[in-house]
Amino acid sequence: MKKPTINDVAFQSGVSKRTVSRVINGASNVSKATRERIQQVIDELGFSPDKQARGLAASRSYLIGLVYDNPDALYIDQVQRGVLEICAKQHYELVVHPCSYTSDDFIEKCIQFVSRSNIDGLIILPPVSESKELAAALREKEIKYVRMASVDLDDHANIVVSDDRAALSDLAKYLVSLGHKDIAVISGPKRYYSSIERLEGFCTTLSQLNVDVPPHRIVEGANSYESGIECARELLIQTPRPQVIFANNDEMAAGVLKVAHEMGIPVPQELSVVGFDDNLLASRIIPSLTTVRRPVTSMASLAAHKIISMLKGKKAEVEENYLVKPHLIIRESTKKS
Amino acid sequence: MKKPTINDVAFQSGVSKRTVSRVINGASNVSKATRERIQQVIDELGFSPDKQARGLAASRSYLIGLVYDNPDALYIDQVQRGVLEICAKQHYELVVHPCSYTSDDFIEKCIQFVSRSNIDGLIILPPVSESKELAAALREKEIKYVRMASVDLDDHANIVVSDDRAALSDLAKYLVSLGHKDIAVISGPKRYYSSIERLEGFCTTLSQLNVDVPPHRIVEGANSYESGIECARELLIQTPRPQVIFANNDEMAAGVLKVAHEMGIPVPQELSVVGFDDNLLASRIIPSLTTVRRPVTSMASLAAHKIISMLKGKKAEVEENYLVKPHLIIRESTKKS
DNA sequence: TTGTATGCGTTATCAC
DNA sequence: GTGATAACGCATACAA
Repeated sequence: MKKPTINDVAFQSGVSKRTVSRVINGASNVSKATRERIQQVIDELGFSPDKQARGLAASRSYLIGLVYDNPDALYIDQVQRGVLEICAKQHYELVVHPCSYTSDDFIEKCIQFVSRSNIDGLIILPPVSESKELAAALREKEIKYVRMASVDLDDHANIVVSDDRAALSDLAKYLVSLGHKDIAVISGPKRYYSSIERLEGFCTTLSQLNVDVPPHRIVEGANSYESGIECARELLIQTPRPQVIFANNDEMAAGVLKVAHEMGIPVPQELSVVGFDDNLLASRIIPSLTTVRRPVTSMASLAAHKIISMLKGKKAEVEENYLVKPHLIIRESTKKS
Repeated sequence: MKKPTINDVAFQSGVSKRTVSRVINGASNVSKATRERIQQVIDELGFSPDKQARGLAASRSYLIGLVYDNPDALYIDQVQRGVLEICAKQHYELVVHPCSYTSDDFIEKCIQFVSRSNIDGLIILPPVSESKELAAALREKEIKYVRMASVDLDDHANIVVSDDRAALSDLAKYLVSLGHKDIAVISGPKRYYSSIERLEGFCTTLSQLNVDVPPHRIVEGANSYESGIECARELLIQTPRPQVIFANNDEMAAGVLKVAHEMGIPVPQELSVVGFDDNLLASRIIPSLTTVRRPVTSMASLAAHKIISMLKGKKAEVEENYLVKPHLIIRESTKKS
């Protein structure tokens, strides 16, 4: 009742294990007859090659690592599902590795993680994915990786980018089409490329439409609910009040709604609010939130597809396909001026 | 510049690799002198044993699997962090495996998952953890597992239980202390033990306090936001209206708030609302939600601790410790009658 | 097209 | 206490 091995298959089909190995790995130089015979025995026995032995012999583990540092939990879940859908088909498994992006030794820790478990390749989520240093270290160690990011900051083979700039441009057009002229922004931390991309994509298009966002209408948040509250207070005590606040994520937008509620400012009647992410909150909160949704799951599938292709040496195949565009979700928190 | 192996260590320290192996695995029969010498070489070389080779030889993978079916994403994230904290210390890795609890072959898939990757042990989350069939199958295959659940339905070595019944009893006392006498419930699906536990824990204590919950005040939801909306409508058109609605999770409680808002019923002035989970929503929504919080991360750590202890053969050590108690989080959505 | 022999890095069985 | 040597299950250079 033990797990059948390649030897069992070889014995049952009356060939050498070398030939069985060829069938397992889809080598071409096996006669159709023997291939079919062996395949049948494999099916009968329910044989599947042992990952560890296989890995040891070929120095691969069939393990893909997922590196992240505390983005919104929903984001991670969507990513995992996207990645796993592809992994399952290709007989890879997913090993998760949260890390502390801000700590000094996080790069070292990631490398250790890879070498400890012989991880074949890495998928890296934002904001960790923005680290040049990590990418450089991985390259040096010849560790394959794919980054998920909001900016095109690597070879197209090694990255999946969501075009936040374009999405924010769309948002700007939408808000102007509603008649708004006085627009404020709670940006993300400026040390993140993603924050800059969104801010610039937004403001650039606005100014093309002759809407200016003066400096006092732009405050920098920390992407947390609490910082959303702080920044909202800062903006909403200004006279005149802005007509619109765009926050870099839904968490902060929720903070804006909270403050507006406290100050008795009706949303969207006197203030329109927009977030980014379309997380769980966005549709549940009252009023529900107009926001921007990235196609996270399909981005993750794409990333998995790319990394596995790289592992199989089909690099060229996936080089072109790397860009996805988020889209606007219009709900109750925005209204004509 | 290659990764050092046990042979390198053996050569450098002038002993056989068998002895090095003894040191690595903390065997007792090595003289203190040689042990220290070898340890020093290990440190110098930065040697760490290869998981694959180790696994192949000892038939262990140092991989722990996490099985779940789509609970709230935040829950999964908390679990992963709790588990990984322990895993990291013990040099285990975590492999995630979402599955479809309702599909016929999910048990088979789980078993395959374990055998494909030589997973050493499984941590199973609710609601999958409530499956007797899965547990039975794992036992038969002698696969180690720990279930996380709301009901004590296995050997204490194999389970971590949150005492939802006790927590709901506390909630009942709290609501009665506020002076409420007309209380309604949106339960979870009755096919889940957890739903039953919460419902019974709640109603039993209420009736001990002379508060009765008549059948028409109890409706069965599906734990989703949408079903929360439906059930809330059903309850809130009744005359007289209930003073309190307890929903089996925060998602459904959010649905209740939505309906109350639509119907112009002020919360908590005319209706108190309580959820369960303390998910992200609970603190962000307006009014913020009184709810029950399970110590998910520490439950997960405990589960990881238990499974690793089992793998190391220290079963007895962790048998007693299995029960944790959720506690009430009082926020804005409840008020004296 | 198929088979033989060797190695991957560890643990485990013995004997010394 | 310590050390040869054989597994573990597979992949792969090299033959045939």
